[in-house]
Amino acid sequence: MRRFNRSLPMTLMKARDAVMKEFTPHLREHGLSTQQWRVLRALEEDNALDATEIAGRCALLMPSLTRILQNLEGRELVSRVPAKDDLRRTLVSITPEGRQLFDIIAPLQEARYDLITQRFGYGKLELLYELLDELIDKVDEDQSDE
Amino acid sequence: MRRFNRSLPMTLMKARDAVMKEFTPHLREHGLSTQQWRVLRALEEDNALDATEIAGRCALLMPSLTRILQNLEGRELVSRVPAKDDLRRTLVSITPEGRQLFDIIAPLQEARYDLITQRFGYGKLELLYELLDELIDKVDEDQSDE
DNA sequence: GCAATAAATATAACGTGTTAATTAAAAATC
DNA sequence: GATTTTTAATTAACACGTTATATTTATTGC
Repeated sequence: MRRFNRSLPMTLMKARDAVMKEFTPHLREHGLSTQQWRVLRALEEDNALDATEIAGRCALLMPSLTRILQNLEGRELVSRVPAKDDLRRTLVSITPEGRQLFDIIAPLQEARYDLITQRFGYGKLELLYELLDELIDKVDEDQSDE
Repeated sequence: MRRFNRSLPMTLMKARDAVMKEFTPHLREHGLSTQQWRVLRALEEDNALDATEIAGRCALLMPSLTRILQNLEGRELVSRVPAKDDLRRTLVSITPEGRQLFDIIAPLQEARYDLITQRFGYGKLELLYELLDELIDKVDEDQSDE
């Protein structure tokens, strides 16, 4: 049996933890989870998205997103309105308060990225992205032979 | 602002999801979560570990592990006995039933790894491990300058 | 030896991950 | 145009992630 420390999922998880480690506390200071932050980022980039679109961009499942949006709406960081042309859809927007919070946190995130880029090296980071994208792509192919 | 699809944590998470995607259902068929499976794997490799050691090897926090061990003990897949020389510690062992379940699932996991290795390439997989280990290492260094 | 401190584990509380089931609106079928 | 089928979002239920707190046993310092 392959040794336990050669587990790809665990290595990926640890890498993610290491990358996030010094950033998450900044979020907590403002009462945000990493998932809530992902949603705010997505809305800051493109406002007025429906829930399904947000779930896709943020890699969240709908039940999680429902709770996250309820939470953020309660704190008036986002607002929701039913889409006029399709009442099943809800269009979500970031509020001025949400944008204000985003503007406080975003520079901290950028600083973290800069530090990681500097320590790990730009070239290696690009290579890592390439490998991960290729891994995701190849592994996600039709699995009918399994 | 960096584009949202160039988020390292999200890319790492998606890679992990892609790798696990076709394996998790096998676990679910036997009522196991991925975390419960990690614990069984660790105990199959080295039996009679204390909780702190398991938490370290499985990258789990103690509160999560407590619940997991209670669950696995209730299903008689592991057993717990206080350590004779230190009553604070609990030594956890995999039971014959646990080992039996392990033996059913382990080949499925190996098959999954083989498929990924074949699709992605052995060399690239090794390179990816190296990069991830180095990323974890460099990013975990003393962060006093941040 | 005994009080203070540290360490191992457990509990509490809240948010998220995940699968299944539900509700309401739109689209498709007839 | 009424019925069936799809789709978007929510709810339910249970396990995990995370921080803080509590409990019990070892260890340290006096």
